Amino acid sequence: MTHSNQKPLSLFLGRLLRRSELAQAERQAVLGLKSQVAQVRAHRDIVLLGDQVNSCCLVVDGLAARFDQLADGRRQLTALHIPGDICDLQSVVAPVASWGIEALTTTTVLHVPHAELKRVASEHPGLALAFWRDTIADASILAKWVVNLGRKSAQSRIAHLLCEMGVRMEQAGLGRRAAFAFDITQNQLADAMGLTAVHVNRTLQAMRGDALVRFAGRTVELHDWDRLARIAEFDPAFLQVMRGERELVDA
Amino acid sequence: MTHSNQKPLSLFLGRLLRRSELAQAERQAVLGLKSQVAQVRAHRDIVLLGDQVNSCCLVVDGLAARFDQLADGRRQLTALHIPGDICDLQSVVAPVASWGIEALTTTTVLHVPHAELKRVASEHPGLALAFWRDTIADASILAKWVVNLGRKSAQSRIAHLLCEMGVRMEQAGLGRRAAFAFDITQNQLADAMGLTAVHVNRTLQAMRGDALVRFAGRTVELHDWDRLARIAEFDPAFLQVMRGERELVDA
DNA sequence: CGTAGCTTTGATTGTTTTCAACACATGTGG
DNA sequence: CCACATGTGTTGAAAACAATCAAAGCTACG
Repeated sequence: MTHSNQKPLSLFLGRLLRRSELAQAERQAVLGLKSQVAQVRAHRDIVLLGDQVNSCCLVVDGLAARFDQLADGRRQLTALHIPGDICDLQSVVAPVASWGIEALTTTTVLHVPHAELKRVASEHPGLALAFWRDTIADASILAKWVVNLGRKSAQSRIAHLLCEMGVRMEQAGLGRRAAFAFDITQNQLADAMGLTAVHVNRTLQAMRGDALVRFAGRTVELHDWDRLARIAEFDPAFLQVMRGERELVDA
Repeated sequence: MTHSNQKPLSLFLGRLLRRSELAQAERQAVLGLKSQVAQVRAHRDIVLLGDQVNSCCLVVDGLAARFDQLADGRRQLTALHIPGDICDLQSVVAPVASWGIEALTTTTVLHVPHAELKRVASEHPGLALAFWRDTIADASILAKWVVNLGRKSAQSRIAHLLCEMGVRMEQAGLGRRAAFAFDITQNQLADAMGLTAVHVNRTLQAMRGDALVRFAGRTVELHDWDRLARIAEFDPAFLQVMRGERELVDA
């Protein structure tokens, strides 16, 4: 059933507010978006590669990933999405998907129809701008991934991803950067980093032995943030969050 | 001096029209953008890494690239830009650059002030949408680069880039996909593909011996498009051009 | 408690990098 | 017009990094 889901939508609103200032009416428009909840089990595809979609996926709980796939079935993840993220906001204006979306863990998503998003964007130009900015933030991460895949060692890549996720989780209010929920298999990690699962395994072992990282249950702990950031050459600027004025919302 | 440069701007308008329908008034607004011409010699940086900019770079002639850089100076290109492209449209709403722009060949650029772009975007919501779509098209290429860097061999990567550039040049009316101007050094190619110049050299030799590619002066010739596309697993869908309805402009 | 998926291990192979050197073209100033 | 510097393309040998293949433990879940 399609109806208003204020609590999950306030997560998304929070994400928008980290990068754009929105008037009260605009905030209400976001919270009033009609949408539909769904649960997806781990390892299932939420959007199939090449699907034509008419709604966006807002992650409410869990972890999702955008991916592309080669002819032989090998996958490359192109983005990780945490609660509050819309995985495919770009599909609103470019509905021919050349990607797929996969649930990495059991994930709750909100399907928000394109029609709803188009409506609020045209009624509130400030929202159109905020959506544009949101897309740009995703693209900025994508550009950083290109650098990591193109020029960094396995260890540096993994370190960078961990730093990225730590800061994002912290910003989203979902944990501390030094310890946060990150329930990902080494296979999935390999698909994100352009490596094999075996090599990810050995690299993680080395990092663990070096007291840099520990996966504990569904959580990851970063024991030495500074050293990890140095190995990763991590500079959070690319995450494009407005400093200071992080207004939070209580819906 | 800042003034109207209709001819170069019509290149950009053409690019917008390949993905968005624009009313007459919106087209005129684009052509009327105030801007400033500049020439940059090959290998010079147009925008320094981390610069705060207040204008966008529209490529009029030549070849430019967006890049990021590691601490040791090694570069990774994250996008190639041909005439008609705006290298950093995203900077309009995210002016803190976490990237640089480099002239690969001697390049003519048009500096279009953010203020101008913001003005036309707010006066014409259709343009704001077209800008968003343009950003998304760039991001879609970026996602494809992630896949190439993460999961493909040197030869497949290079083949994919050549196919991508061929189709883009053809769409922009700047050549045929099988033969187009591409005046890039093997060093620059290496920076784009996440390889070393030495390995690019050897890979190109193999492809040349295989009658796939030939660099002749400042142009490249793709002698067997189908085979090249197969090696690259190239599917042009990610370039997100509206099929058929490619309206052209005469300014 | 059995099973499927995940992590770990070892041995081997293959791709790509690194380092060093040389050939070749291009453009510049004397 | 030549001498020279610089950047670009090319080659070879060695080393490093990551992939591949195969198999064995481990864990979580039904």
